[in-house]
Amino acid sequence: MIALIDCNSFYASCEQVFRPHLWGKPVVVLSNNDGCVIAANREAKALTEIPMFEPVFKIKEQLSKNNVTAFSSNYTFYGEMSQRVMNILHQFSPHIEVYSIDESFIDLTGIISAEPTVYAAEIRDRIFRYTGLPVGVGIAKTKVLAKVANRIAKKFHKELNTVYVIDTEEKRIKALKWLKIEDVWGIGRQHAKRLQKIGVHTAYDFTKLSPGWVRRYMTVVGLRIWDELNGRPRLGIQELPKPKKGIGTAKSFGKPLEDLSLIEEACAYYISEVAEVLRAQKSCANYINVFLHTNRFSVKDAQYANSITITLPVATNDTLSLIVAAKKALYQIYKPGYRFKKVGVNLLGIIPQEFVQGNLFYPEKKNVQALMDVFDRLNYKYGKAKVYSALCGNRKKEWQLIQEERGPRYTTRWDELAVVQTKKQSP
DNA sequence: TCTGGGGTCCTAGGACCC
DNA sequence: TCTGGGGTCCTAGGACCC
Repeated sequence: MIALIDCNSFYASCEQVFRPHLWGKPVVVLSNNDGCVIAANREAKALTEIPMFEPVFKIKEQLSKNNVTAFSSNYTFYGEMSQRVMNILHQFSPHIEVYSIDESFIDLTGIISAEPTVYAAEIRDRIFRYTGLPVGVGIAKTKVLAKVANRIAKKFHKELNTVYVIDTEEKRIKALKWLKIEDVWGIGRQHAKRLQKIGVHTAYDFTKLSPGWVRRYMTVVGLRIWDELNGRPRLGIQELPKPKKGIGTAKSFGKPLEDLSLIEEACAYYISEVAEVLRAQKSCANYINVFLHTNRFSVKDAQYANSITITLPVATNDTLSLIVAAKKALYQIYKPGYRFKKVGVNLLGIIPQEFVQGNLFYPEKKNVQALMDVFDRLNYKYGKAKVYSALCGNRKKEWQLIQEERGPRYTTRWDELAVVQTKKQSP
């Protein structure tokens, strides 16, 4: 059996943990630049139709009318809370796949002696007791079915206490007949549309299709889902995270930019971020990709978007030479006269640093690794971007994110710890 | 005025090899 | 007149996830 543990409205729940006055109140969390709603807790969802990814400016009134508290996203904080949850899960099984920031699969084969429902409840309770975060637990024979069980656990949380186990054929059929096809994990908008056209409306209908049809129109990916829904495991627990194939970052500017020199600075800054990740996994990149585009939602602005991938003479993880390469790439795609909204960089062709092939015509730079090591240690010790290349400029305010409502980083900064208020003693 | 960011996997088709 | 057969590697694009 496999269990899927998934935190409820994770970001919103994190924001509530250290703020008792918000318990039971509607809370939403906004994307970068406070642009869209990316998480809403149960109270916020119940209040009103707040569609996920709805631009904030369209529902601003609705939010304030209903006293919904909105937070800018605070990823440092969420990442650390996630770590706590995952650590607790290790107490329940040695085989765990951390699937995303807020959910994990754990393999229960040979582990549970108790009733699965009792075990699931214990997982839920311990996580809540240690972290204050509510979770749902679904247990079934395959990962896709565990997802289904988890969905049921959350949907009928009042009756089921947020845990559900699919352990009989009857329960499986009943669950699949209930689940709409577009809600099946791995079936997105496009496939759902095509399936509905041929009369497939529930997960159950889907399991009755011929494997040949599924293979033909949905590739082997669809076929795996089909098998898993039918109770045949096809997706294993991926315990060790695979090394990343690409590392990238891209962020919208706080306001549109025309000036190449400002875009260059943002680009250089993003390179510093991804190069740090690259070094942390002891790898080097062979290619670098840079892209740039205007605001596609704007009707009045002229639109332009371009992207370029260049091959580096030698695979590297040196921030300084990566910045130089990225700037060269940027010059090739930048066009004056447009209002740009976003620049992004990707490091590709990632290989372990000990496999780097030298280049006869580009002699190795001396002491680069040592320099980067000093960068990383200083920034680790004294905080993000304490030391950086001058190419990142000093005008960050011009392009950086807007985050007006970010809460304290309760768990990672001494100066932002939660304060417990005590009554003043009268003299 | 204001619309997120970071990923994975699969396939088809082109370019190339002997 | 007749123009093969068996491969690999790479990339763009599409679909999906949180």
